Amino acid sequence: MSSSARIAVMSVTQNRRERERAQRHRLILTAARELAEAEGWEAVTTRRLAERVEYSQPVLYSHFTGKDAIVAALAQEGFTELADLLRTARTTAAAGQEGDPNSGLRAVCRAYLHFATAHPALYQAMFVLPTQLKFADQETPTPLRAAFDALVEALPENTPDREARAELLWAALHGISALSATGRIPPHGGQTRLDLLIDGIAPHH
Amino acid sequence: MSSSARIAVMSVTQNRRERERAQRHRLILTAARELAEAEGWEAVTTRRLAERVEYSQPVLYSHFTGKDAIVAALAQEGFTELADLLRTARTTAAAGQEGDPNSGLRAVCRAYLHFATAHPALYQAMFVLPTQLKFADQETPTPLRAAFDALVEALPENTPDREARAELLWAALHGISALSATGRIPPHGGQTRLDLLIDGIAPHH
DNA sequence: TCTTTCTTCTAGCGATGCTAGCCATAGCGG
DNA sequence: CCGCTATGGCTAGCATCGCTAGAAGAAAGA
Repeated sequence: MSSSARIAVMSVTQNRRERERAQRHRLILTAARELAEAEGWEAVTTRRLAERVEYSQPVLYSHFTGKDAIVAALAQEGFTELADLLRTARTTAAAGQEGDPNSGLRAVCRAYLHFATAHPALYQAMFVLPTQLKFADQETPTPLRAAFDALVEALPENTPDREARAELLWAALHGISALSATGRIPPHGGQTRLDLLIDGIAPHH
Repeated sequence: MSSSARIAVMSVTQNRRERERAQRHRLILTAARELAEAEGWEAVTTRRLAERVEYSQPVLYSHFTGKDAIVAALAQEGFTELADLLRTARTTAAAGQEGDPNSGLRAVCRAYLHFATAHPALYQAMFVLPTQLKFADQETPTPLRAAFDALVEALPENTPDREARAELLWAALHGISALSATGRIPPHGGQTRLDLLIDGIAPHH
């Protein structure tokens, strides 16, 4: 009976261990993110990461199946952050100036571009690093779906081809982010590009 | 005197050697490209590449300063290929149906997207792999400049903000290519997206 | 034929992601 | 309070990576 009780209630020390484990889990993730953001992903090696969290390498593998899993987890978090940012950008913009019918769309675009330039390493983990996260249709991770939905809702509700337009919008935003992150597009003129994008994507012809 | 003659005319065997060297140069590049296209860039290691060209690894370093230089050279070639493709797409489309004012633009977009999906590894080398090619302003490699110009010329000559529009067009095309290459955008509906893009980017409001 | 020069290869270095197996410590039953 | 067990962490090592030094080879000239 005592054994079944142990299983049922989970001893208090076990409880504490689990909590510590969760803390270490977070520690690894934030360390990886900081390191990547500070010196780029090529500087994030398992050894340096282990040194940074003050444990040996194998403990990383008791939390994640491998390095890929770490960046995948970080990418997931990035998607939820982005989704939140886009949502609040839209709602706060909607509260503000009522005159511009595209103010929400513009705010969302700006928020997206700002996110990409403010956290380049995280953005890279989300969009360019090799990952085996399943996207598109079928079992899309919900955070990604949420981010996309935030983009869809930036377009007026009765927009024709609303989903396709949102996909195109996403593609354009990602293209701008990716090309300017690698210096393939001039940094100046971003405002003009954004105006053109909003003007082209908003449904009014 | 004979020594100066040697320097001046370059002995015939020296000439032959140089030719063979050039052949091997090409051999390395095409082998790398084939390997990357067949199994992805992570499969392109210096050892496998050396084995494939039937030489030892160090000969690679007598042709290129390192692995990065090989993918950079390939990327350069990719840009000239892409520029050619876009140019011919525009001119042949201009010869055809005169009714559609956007036929040239549409042909160029289609050519771009086709290039990206037909040679994913090459496209990756050009746009996503870490490279220290200098882009944007100041000493842009001419092939890249040529490709961008082809995109600019796909827009009518009197287009307002023609350059900025071309940059946005490029960003959108790249975004579509990148997101669909990693399965982040559904493969179906590409036609709708393309129509929306052309409609949005062409100057008519 | 001998020598010199240029080319190519073998072998190895440091660093990577990842793992097997030992060791210590913490928690349990008596 | 003590000894056993079992869990968690670490040391050490593997295979592979990009890259290079120095030996070995071949080809050219004397």
